[in-house]
Amino acid sequence: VRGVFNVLKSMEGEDEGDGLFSWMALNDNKAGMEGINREKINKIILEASKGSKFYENELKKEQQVNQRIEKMMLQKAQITEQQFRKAEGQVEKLTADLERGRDLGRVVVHVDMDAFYAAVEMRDCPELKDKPLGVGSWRLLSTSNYHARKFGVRAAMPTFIAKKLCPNLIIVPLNFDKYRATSAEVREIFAEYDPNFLPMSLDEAYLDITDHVMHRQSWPESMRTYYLHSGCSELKEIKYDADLSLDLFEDSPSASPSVSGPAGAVVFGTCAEEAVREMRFRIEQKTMLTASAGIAPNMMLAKVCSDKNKPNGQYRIPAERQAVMDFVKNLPIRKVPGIGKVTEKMLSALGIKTCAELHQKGALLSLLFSETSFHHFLQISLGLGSTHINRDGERKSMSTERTFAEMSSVEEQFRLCRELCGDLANDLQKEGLKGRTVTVKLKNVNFEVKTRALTLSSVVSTEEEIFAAAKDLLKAEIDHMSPQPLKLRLMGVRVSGFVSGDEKKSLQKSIISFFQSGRLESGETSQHSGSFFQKAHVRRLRLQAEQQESPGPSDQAPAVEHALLNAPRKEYFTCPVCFQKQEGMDLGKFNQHVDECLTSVYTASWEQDVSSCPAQGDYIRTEEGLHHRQLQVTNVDVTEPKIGNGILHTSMGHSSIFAAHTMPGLMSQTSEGCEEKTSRNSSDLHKVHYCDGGHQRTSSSDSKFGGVYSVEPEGPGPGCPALICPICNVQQDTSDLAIFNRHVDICLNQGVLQEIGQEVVSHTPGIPFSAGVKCQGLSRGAVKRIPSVFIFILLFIIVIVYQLNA
DNA sequence: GGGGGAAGGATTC
DNA sequence: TCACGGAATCCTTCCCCC
Repeated sequence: VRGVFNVLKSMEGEDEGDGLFSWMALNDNKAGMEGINREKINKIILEASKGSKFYENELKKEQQVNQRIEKMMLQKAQITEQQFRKAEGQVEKLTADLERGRDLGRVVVHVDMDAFYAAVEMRDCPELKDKPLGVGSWRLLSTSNYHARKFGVRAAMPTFIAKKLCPNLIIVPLNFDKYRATSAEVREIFAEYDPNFLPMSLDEAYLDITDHVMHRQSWPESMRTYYLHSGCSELKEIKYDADLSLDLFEDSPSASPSVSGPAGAVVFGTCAEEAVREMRFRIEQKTMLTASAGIAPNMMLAKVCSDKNKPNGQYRIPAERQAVMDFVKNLPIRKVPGIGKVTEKMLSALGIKTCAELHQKGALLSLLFSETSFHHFLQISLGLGSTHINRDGERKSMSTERTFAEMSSVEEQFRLCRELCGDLANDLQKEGLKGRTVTVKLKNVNFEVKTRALTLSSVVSTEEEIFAAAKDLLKAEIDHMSPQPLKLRLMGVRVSGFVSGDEKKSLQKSIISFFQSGRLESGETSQHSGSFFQKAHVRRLRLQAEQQESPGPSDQAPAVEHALLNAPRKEYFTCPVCFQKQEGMDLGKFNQHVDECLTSVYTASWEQDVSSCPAQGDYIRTEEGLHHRQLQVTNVDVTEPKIGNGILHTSMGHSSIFAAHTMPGLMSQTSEGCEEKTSRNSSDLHKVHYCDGGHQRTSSSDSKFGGVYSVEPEGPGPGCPALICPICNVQQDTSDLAIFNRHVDICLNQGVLQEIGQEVVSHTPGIPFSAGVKCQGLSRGAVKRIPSVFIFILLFIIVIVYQLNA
């Protein structure tokens, strides 16, 4: 081993203690690993690892980081005095800005269960209590208990290395059902202190107990009194202390309350620390497991604090600037969440090991790192973090991946790929997600990871859809390696680029906004929507100018913009329900019209054949196609959002409503009635016909976009099959796909209208929506079951349409 | 040349 | 035992379009 070190040392020119030794070394940044024999442990780890593919890859990764550091040092050497002075000024200014925004008013708590999986196993099998324990598989450990940690055994360690470190280690397989059940019990308690707590995993959560502590001040003692374990009579008379915690952790501090009442009654105080102590006490009473907690003015600090007195302890940073700065001063950067071994190593190369040093070298960091990274570092150095626990963060991707023994067979690889797509499709469908980007992740037997992504023109969520993209990506990699086989040890599939909640709700909100328009402030309108609308409009004008026969658009566009931006207004609205142009109406009247339209469509159409609905007109096909219909409120020849006070404002918040104005190739409407637009890439296009009050309207649409059941160059010819609406299930008396399309759209929109109706009714009791709405031939329940049947029918129609085209 | 999006890799827990 | 995960997000780079 020493020989290996020496070779590496000479190769890398680094001091002992750095280089691969530290790169591969045990990460002892974990509670329960203090005072262990690092040197001995690291030798064992290195000896067990060396020569393996994993080790080779780690070596490669470390060299890459070293190269990054070298590059950074070169950059550093080139910094001039002047640049540095300027950076110092900027850092000073930014620091002052950040200081001004410092919020010490929240009481944020981070609670972390101690060695959770291992603790659950020890609780359920007390004979394990005094033995070193690893929970996981024979390949990799998920976690270990504190006995095992003394041997250097820790989470994410390969089991064979753990066994070398601790030959007596007992391995217990994971049992997620048990952990989930226990976690649910703990979360019930969390919810009593903060109903909106943010779970990070089964064993970890952030809580904002500001309100709880405030209310707690006036609580009588009886509301702050809890009793020792009622289910265990033998514990009743035992003085509350480590006795209760089953000695899971030796020498651990306990959650001992400040006051012990008679007969096992425990009274807690009113301050934040007492509240958290009480919470931990209750967790322990309920689950027989201990938790540690950190209390601080923000999430970053709370997280660091929860580790401070682990296990079974808590730590609080008072809500004072000086207390925060004192705490942060000597805090090793590696303790900060978000700083891992790469960042640690890079900062270490600059002589930064603590948060105080992070601040001292702020100017340097601003010159060497990206703005994002630098801002992050500066915030850490000032002890700043998020004071708002964001519970509404939307998921950005979903993936599944699997590691396996070497796989070289192409057939097997495609089979696995499909399997993963199936698993992922199930997961996506559980959350009702659809995404546009499919990514395949491949790790070869040398541990080299590659990802290949494909962004589609429409959203996907089913196994077939995902696999269609994933198999192409996989095939490309197989072909790339050919004639060598692609030797894999891991494959994963990810879907991202979800249709955002905003987009999903845009239609709903935009229509609701009609009902609520009076509540919106005009100030809000101009603030949010003005620039967007103007840009969208200007862009549309540019497109129009480009298509006119007049001289080059680049020359003309500014003039056209100017002329049109300053043209007298001629306003009208297109009703999003009946699609009729409404001229000469003020907002009040227009809203009234929409109300009436909605009411009539809503009450009539669900009880009658939807094909008889009078709604006619335009609609925008979106990439989401059938899944996200969008109604259009068209504002023509108006250059500012002023007319939209109330109505347009809300729509502006959801730009997709105006997608047609901004997306070349999609239809836009003018006051003249109809126009034809062509895409830049006309080869991809099919014309889609629309009818508007008897005028034929032609627009271009990317065939891959939402035209699922309408893609046809010139409409169906004679002899085409009867068209049955997949929503209302009624045969349509037309062979014109455009008319058929419109019918289906109306049917689809009614589902949305139904929801909106309900929402609006709840806000606006006076609006007479029908309570018993239903689609002809389908019960309300059946309407909700439509999607799976619907997809099959649509696929069937697509096949027919394409065959007709062919 | 800049903005924005896509792709791929890096990083973290 | 026979040999280093899975999931998600962030960051950087590249490329296209205006």
